[in-house]
Order: sequence, then structure tokens, then C-alpha cells
Amino acid sequence: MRLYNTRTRSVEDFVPMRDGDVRIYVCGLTPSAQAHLGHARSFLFFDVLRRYLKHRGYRVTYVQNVTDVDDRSINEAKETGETYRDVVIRYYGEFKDAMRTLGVMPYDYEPYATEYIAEIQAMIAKLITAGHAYVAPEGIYYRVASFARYGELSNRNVEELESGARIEVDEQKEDPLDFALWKFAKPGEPSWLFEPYGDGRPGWHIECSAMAAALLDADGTGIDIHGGGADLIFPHHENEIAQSEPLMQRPPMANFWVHGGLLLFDNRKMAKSLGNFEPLADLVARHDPQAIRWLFLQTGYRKVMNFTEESIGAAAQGLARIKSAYRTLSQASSGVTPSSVEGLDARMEAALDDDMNTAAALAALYDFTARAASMVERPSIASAAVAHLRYWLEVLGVTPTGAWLEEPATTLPGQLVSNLQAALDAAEADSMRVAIAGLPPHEAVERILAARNEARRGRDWSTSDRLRAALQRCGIEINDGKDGTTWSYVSAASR
RNA sequence: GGCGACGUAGCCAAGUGGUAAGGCAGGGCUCUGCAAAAGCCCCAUUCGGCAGUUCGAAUCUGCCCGUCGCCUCCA
Repeated sequence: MRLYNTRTRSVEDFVPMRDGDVRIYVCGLTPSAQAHLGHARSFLFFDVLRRYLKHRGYRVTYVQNVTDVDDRSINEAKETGETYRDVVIRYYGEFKDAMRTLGVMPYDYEPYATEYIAEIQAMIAKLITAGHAYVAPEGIYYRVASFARYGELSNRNVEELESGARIEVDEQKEDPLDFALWKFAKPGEPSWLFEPYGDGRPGWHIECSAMAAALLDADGTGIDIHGGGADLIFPHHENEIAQSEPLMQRPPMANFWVHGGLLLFDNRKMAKSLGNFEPLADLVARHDPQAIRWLFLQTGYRKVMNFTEESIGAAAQGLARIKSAYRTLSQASSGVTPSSVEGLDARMEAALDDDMNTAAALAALYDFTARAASMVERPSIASAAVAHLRYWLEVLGVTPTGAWLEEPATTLPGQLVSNLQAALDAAEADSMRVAIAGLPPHEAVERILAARNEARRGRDWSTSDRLRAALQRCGIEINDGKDGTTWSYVSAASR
């Protein structure tokens, strides 16, 4: 397959360094605030990448870290009166719940920075010895001038960076570009012993260098893929390279640097500092998680994408078509599974081999399901079709569930009966209001439908339509079919 | 100021030299008491603008316009 490599700024053939094994390190969350959809987009992409690499037959080892001690979580804790650890546990717990709901596979390793203090310190000591770091009054800093290739990943040159007005001048640093590897303890802040330099905590960046090496690159010859959001290219990944590569046997730190495009909201980057986002947990609760995934699959992973509420509705509609075809094919299936279905596998692989072109992959699925109706005639073909469809949906992480085989949602809210009574009031059907009082929601719906069908049999269309309107006001969509009337509940969120 | 991405139908979006995928919305049809759902069909002579290269350009080059990102914390 081919994959875009930020390091070379080109699409290259992806070949694992070790035969059959792919090692991936993705920079995870710094849980200092609620996660948002932008985080989800990034991690959802890497989830699909993992799944596809597995389809391709590789054994994938996936590491996604948690930067659990950092200025941000410490500051948040000061504001809320918690410990930084409380803050991390709370926000990271919410994040993991959302990831699970979105169908992200468990990570092989999920290292916390504070569990790797020893490795971090060992790395800092080596950097000092090698002349890449120095001790200053408030901390230990990385000497950017000591690393000639600084700026290569992000295509920046040091002079331009230094002339930039945005760099804070700090007297204790040799150079404004130098960054903290270790921050000496201040009162009230978490700290760890570090002889002989002084107690303190790690700076941002060093934890990833240390953990990536500890978990995936013990011999210092590099890993296959290092990833994250595009906003991490500079300075985070640039700094990781500067920290890691001077100590390695054989750079580069990562063969492929892979970055996901950022998510915009209102055409501005989704970020806590801009205040323009809805917490991920809320969005996941309000929408079908599979529709959220589908939405991201529609757009190239490297492209900047603008999120709108409408776009997720459109994605849900599209996914509903796939679900419908899946249901149709499943019902027609003979139970035996022939080996292949023309074209689908080849088209999916061609799309995903091409730098994970998920949008083209979805087009292949739509074209394929458009032929479902004609495949229904042949049960064995339908069996193969549904098996292959299911397989590819799983590769994309949109795994068909039992619910796909049922008519749309039948879980009813508890207050439905009183809603119905209010709606019926508007329909001037007093007797019915009394009749459904105290009934469980399902039975209440059935009771009203029975009355409606009686009216229909008597060709009393106005009563029939009034009852239908009352049901619709409460989210009950009905469908008069040849074999009687079916109904489903459409939740307020998706209506 | 430096670096970079993007601009394709009403909306989203694939496509980076060979004559515009796909989705949503919209329209038509089938079904239906009417609807809804579902299925089928239709829906860009044209790719921000202007020049240029080429037998041929959405795709390459130049200039211009617009939007966004990174350069500070950021997925």
C-alpha cells in the first residue's frame, strides 16, 4: 500500500521494517479538558489504519500514550481544586468511554508518562552527556543548536523560527528555541526525584521519545509509523525527533510520519482555547456513533474538514442506505457462503492501498449495495454479498450489529405515553387517551394502531390520519405494508 | 513576515495529464386510501479567476482572488 509520509512530503510505498510486523506510536491525549470531535477524528483514522494493516496481513503493535502530567492538567487542577491526577482520571475516563462507543479497538499499550519517569530521566541524562541538553536555574533544556537537522520534519529553518516574534525570550535559555526536558519542582506541583539535577517533572515532548523507545524501539533503529494530528508536527514531533535521534543507533525515529488533518468548526480550528466545540461525550450521546465514523470516512484523512451538524445527518442518511441493503441481503441469504463477490474486494483494496482513500472505499460500498436488490434473487450470491459487505464494514470499523437486522429503533422513552396522550388531545380523541393510560409504551402504540387500522378498514381516513399524526408528533413513524402496519421510533435527536 | 493546505453541482466529497466517483438534498417513477419507508431512474459540456505549456488540463507552470492551518498550548 501507499501512504503519505510527512517526513519526505510524498506518498510512498509502505513496507514494514521487520517482515510482517508494523509498529505504530500515536501521540494520544493530554487529559486536561474534555475531548472534542477533533480528537475523535484523528484517533478514528488511526483505528481504521490499524484495521486495514491487519487486513493486509501485518501484525500490528499499536501504542497510544497518555500525557498525564503537564502544565495543562496541573493548571486545570489548580482551578478546580482537584489534584492533577483527579483531572486526568476524569477526562481520560470520559475519552476512553467515547472511544469505546465509537468502536476504537483497544490499544496494545497505553503508557502513562508518570509510569516512565525512570526512562525519561535516563534519556535526559544521556542528552546532557552528549551535549544536547543543559541545566538552567528552572529546568533542564534541550539545546536546539546542537541538532543540525532541527526543522526538517516541519520544513522550517532555525533562523526563520528565531526571527519569529512569537517566541518568548527567556533569559535562562541559551536560545529562545530551546525547550524544557525537565522542569524543576515548584511549590504545590507534582515532582519526582532526579539526582543529581534536582526534583521536578518532565516537560512536554520527552515522554513520547522515552515511551516510544521503551515500548517499540529497544534497539534504537526506528519504528514504522509515528502519528498524530497535523498540529503536532511542530513543535511536538520536531522536538521528539531532536530528543530521540541523537541517541539512536540508526535514525530516523520513524520511517513514516503520518498526520491527520484538523477538524474545523465554524471554519475555525476546534480547540478549547477558542471555545468552539461540543464535548465529544455529548456528541457521541446525541448521534449514532457509527454515523460519526461514517462522516469521517467520507473525507480524506489528511484534508482539513469543517464539521457541521448537517453533515452528520447526511452521513447518517447514507449509512442508513448501507444498513438497509445489509438487512435485505441478510434476509435473502441462504446461509452458505461462497468465496467471492465480483469486484468488491479489489475495489476496496485499491482504494485503501492508495493512501487510505476511505472516500473512494465508501463509493465502492455504495455501488456494491446498489446491486443488492438484484442479488436477492440468488440466495447464494446474497450470502457471499453480505459476508463481504460485513467484512469490509468491519475493516472500516463500522461493524454491523444485531440492530442492523431489525427495523429502526424500538426502544421507547418512558414518557412516551404521556406524550401520546398530549398529542391525542390535539387530535380530539379523548376515549383513546383514557384507553392508553397506564399502558406500557409499546402496548400504547399498538393500541392506537389497532384503532387506526379499524378506522382504515371502515375507510374513515380522517380518523386514521389524525391518529397517525398524533403518533408522528411523538416520533412514531408508521409504515402500512402488505403484511400489516409496522412502526418504529425515531428519537428526537435524529428527527 | 516565514512555512503549508485547500477552493470540484444547492451542501459534503473522490479524482493530480486522456476527456467529472460517491453521498446528502432535490425531481420523476414503482408501491400506497393518502402518506411514510424502501427500491429504481434523473440531476456538473464542467472543476475560484486570468494567462500559458500540451494533440489533450480539474489535473502541469505563472500571476491573481478567497478560505483555513502551523510558526505559542493544541488531535
